[in-house]
Amino acid sequence: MNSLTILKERGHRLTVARRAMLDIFDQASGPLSAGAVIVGLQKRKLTVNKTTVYRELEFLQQESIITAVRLSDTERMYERSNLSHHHQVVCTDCQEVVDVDAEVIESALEKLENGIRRTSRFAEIRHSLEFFGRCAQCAKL
Amino acid sequence: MNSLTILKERGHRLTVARRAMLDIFDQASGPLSAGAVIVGLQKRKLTVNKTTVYRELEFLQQESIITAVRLSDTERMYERSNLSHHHQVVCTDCQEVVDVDAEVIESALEKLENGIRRTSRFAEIRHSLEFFGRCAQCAKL
DNA sequence: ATGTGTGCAAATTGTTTGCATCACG
DNA sequence: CGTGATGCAAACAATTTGCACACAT
Repeated sequence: MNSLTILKERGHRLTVARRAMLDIFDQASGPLSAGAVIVGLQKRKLTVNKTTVYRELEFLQQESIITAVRLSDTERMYERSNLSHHHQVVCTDCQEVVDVDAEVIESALEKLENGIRRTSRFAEIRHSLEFFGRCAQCAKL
Repeated sequence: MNSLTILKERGHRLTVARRAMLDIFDQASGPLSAGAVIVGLQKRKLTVNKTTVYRELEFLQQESIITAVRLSDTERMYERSNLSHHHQVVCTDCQEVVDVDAEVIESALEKLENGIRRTSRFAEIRHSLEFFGRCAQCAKL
């Protein structure tokens, strides 16, 4: 069941901006910042105020449609949350993002989280793991 | 050899603000934001402009004295980089930070980085791993 | 003395808020 | 028609920049 239907069932309106943003996230090859979403909207000849974009990002996040990822130091980025939990490498020069197959360590991380839960008494533990480096292109320069 | 001496040998000046900031990072129990550093300076009766603090943070980072850690969505945080590579849990409610003994997965991460280097041709790969949850205190509320 | 480091004010960037208006269902 | 969604302007917070001046070496 697609997120459009989900949102409708939850009693939310399917506005032009909302549909477009969902579509933009579906088409995106990687995480998007608020700015990137606005550019995407402009490409579709849609004039959507940045306030609306920020509010919609917040909304979609609360509805668990998108998830925030900590890739940039200066702006927040979001991606569709359906995709199974994964990790990425970010080029520190050109910001290119490539997915990493980190399944091997997922189980190790899970065990670690259980350990933390026991020893530190923290609850609802999640993790954030990203890799940074220089892509082949930028490493040449 | 302490960082003061290192900086001197590299031909940098040891100003009051610089000494104080190094000391503040040494005394700190965890990562500090620019704001936290300013507060620390005020406690020492030192009036240091925020511009200077930001420039000094940038400088110390370039000199590899401190390292940026991605713990907050809204501000950058830094900690001394000498401490061997480690990870932490951040309480999503009160921001409390606790270190995590993640040595068990360090080797797994290293192997993964090598894999990324081979397959994606990224170079100089580093990683950032943090855990988020609710501390015992906040979980009660 | 001289060039690195500093202060101040103002600009920038990313994000949030108040309030009036609009339009989806 | 009524409430959730939107636009606009303005506020905010963190960080950055230009330029004149100061101080460590």
